[in-house]
Amino acid sequence: MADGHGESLLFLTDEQLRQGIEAMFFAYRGFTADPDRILANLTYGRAHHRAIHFINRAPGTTVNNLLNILGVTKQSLNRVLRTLISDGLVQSRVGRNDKRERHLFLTDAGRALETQLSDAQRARMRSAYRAAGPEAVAGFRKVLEAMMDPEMRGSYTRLKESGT
Amino acid sequence: MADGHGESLLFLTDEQLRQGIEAMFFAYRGFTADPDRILANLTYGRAHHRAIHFINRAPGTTVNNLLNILGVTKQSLNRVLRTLISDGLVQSRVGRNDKRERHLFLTDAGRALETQLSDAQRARMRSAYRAAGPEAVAGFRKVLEAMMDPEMRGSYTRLKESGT
DNA sequence: CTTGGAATGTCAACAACACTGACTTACCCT
DNA sequence: AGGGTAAGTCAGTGTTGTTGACATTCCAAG
Repeated sequence: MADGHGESLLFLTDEQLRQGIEAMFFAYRGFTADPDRILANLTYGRAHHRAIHFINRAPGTTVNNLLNILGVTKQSLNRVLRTLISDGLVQSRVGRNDKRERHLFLTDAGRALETQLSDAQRARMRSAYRAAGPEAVAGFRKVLEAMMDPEMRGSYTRLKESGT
Repeated sequence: MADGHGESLLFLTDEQLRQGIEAMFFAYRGFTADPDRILANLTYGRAHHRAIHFINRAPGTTVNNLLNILGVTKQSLNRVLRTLISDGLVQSRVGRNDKRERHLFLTDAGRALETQLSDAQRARMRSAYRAAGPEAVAGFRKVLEAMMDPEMRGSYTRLKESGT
């Protein structure tokens, strides 16, 4: 039905898709489990982790930019940022060109927590990657990219390219 | 690219792992976006979706079994089940062998909602699978399985095998 | 120079979803 | 009869998300 060649389309059956859905569900639980354990002892939650992750990833990012990446309301992000700033993990600097904007940076303490969190998360990722092998990892990335909403794929690609 | 000792290990660099982490984050957002939109108009949330999904997947499952799969407290699950039962989407039957147990089933209305939700989710999954191709899908599944906690991998495998 | 709009921040109220802890009811099994 | 299991419930709490309303600051266009 698709392109007519003899390749089996069995991987597109409802049963295969359902298994993929369940795999995403269970895997995401594992994906967040280690950082969640660390954060549980700190009054922080997943939202704080996400903010810290992306501020570390793109230092000096504006609040608005972070808002678009995280996909939450400014009120929700602001609550998180306020605690991170008052706890001395994040620094907010008024923009030079546009003084309305606030540019966000991790402090040394913030970077220390970021390292702790991402070390834990990367350890699981590394072990999964190693167990699955490079070809599987390439396929993993390919499917995930195809699953994103287009705007999110844009944010993702921009981050990816700025990192190399 | 491949070094003298066989496979390149470049896919295990911190930068590659970080990209994988961000891919998981953005893809999971897409993964839940379509069902979330449907549920938003119905007083229901993601927790209801998960309960409906797994009751449909394993009809007659007990509350305890569902608890283990979902990894939440019974109070949290009970709140969700109570609304689903009183709204006539789920039916709870006292066990025949063990009358302490409650076996859970979807009603016709429950099945209708399940179909609506999983059609939406499968559509995105199917489009991602089709775009990525069968080999990528195999790798995707392999990495996700390796990322799960062992107990979750057990639940996942049991469900997977009961479905074929 | 005034004014409109953008970016940010703040306050208040609320809902969904998770948690802990304590307790009850019903039941199985030894 | 008693111990342990399955389920349900009540009360309290915390994180994260939402709307809506409003203030401040500032750039830029008229």
